[in-house]
Amino acid sequence: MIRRHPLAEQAAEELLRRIGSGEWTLGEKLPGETTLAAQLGVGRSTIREAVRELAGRRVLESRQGAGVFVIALQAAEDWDKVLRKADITDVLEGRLAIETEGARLAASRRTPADLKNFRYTLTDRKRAALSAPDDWYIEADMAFHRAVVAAAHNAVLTELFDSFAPRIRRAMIDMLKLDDQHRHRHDQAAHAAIAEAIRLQDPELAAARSRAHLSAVRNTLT
Amino acid sequence: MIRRHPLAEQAAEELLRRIGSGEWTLGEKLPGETTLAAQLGVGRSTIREAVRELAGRRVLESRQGAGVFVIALQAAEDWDKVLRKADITDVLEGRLAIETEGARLAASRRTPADLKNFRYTLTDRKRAALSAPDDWYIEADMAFHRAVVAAAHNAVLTELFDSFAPRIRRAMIDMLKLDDQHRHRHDQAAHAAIAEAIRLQDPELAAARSRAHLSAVRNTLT
DNA sequence: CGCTATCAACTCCTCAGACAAGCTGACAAC
DNA sequence: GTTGTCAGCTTGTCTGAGGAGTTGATAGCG
Repeated sequence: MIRRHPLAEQAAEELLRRIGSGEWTLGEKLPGETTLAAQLGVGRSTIREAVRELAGRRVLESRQGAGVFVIALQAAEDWDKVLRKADITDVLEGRLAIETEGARLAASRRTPADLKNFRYTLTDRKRAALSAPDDWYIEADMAFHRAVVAAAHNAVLTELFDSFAPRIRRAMIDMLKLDDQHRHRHDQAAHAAIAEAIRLQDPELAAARSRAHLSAVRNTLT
Repeated sequence: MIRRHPLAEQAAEELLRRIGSGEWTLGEKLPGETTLAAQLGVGRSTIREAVRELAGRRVLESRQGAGVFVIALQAAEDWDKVLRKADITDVLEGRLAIETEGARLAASRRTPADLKNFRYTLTDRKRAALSAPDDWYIEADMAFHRAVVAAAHNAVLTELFDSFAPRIRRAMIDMLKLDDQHRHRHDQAAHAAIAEAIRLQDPELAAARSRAHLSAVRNTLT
């Protein structure tokens, strides 16, 4: 699958490259659109679209009448991209860090609503484990794990988990395809045990059980 | 500081809003440029710039000849933004999750180079704690903590730590300003203890010491 | 019937030109 | 020194034209 990039996109890359190379530093004003257009040998509207794209990526900012300014020296590393490129074991270790800490905090902070959520997602997971197709099962599994992290009532941890979710989901699908379909579906007890530890408000136990479960998942992938 | 938004920017917001409201779902094709321009009552080039901006934000993708397609239902939450908005305690708990897990992994994976890095950053930190201005001291402190995470040899954890760093750094500056200047500078021993646990290849000890130290930092902020 | 080649209609891509709107620094007037 | 004015720059927007790629319908062929 080849893909030719439009001129505007190439121009954006070129500008980004020049910014990275230090041609213009933070806060500095770029040459005018007409000048840039002449430099790169493209039309003015093409330059405008390139600038717009970098504005969308929060690298440039244009102010009418004043000019175009650099507001970041490089595109904010796209988290999605980092995760896509990363080894799945690295991602799982990241997830392990987030989730065990989440379980630990959840044990002290869980509300009745959180407990209800555990019961709900657990029964759902049980049902899916018995009969549902892979993607349903994975969805149910993830929903429970998300509920655990959500019970920590920490926006950063929740957001982190959500950003990890797509990558994890894909990895699990691959795993189930290659692997024995039913080996991983039978750890319902392990999940219930995590929820139980949180219900009992035992942080260490919750963290330990969460760690044990995720380590097991991780080890099946090595 | 008032700021009137250009039409193209407003158009981008409007498109984003419509996507969020479900008018077009994932993978779906948007109406043509001319149609959209007529709908929003703006020129074609304005629509093009709006689309370009959303392409930069990885929400839309345009393919010549085919159309413009939705590739994400919402703008990827800018990590920086999330962290800026988040409570500092939430951020510190996130850091705690990353760093204790990092210390644990580092204990099994640390190389001689990592150990050398510990020694180097530790002496640097000691020097800075005695005499350097706040920002130097903080920089030296962060350098050591980063070295610990780096020793885990996990790209995801390292990247996470780096994305947290600016927010943590700012919080520490504030903390030192408001607080007794010298209370926090004297925990050199705690830092050395973490490094020592990693050198001894004791994962549990390394994690425990890391957790203890970061919990203490966290508690000074509540 | 099934497959392939052709092609028209549609899409986005790029350019050029025109004018509007906003900012900035210089300079005159006070 | 302060203020007002303004010329010359900047980006913002629209329009019309033609280029290039995609897609689906259709005709032709085995």
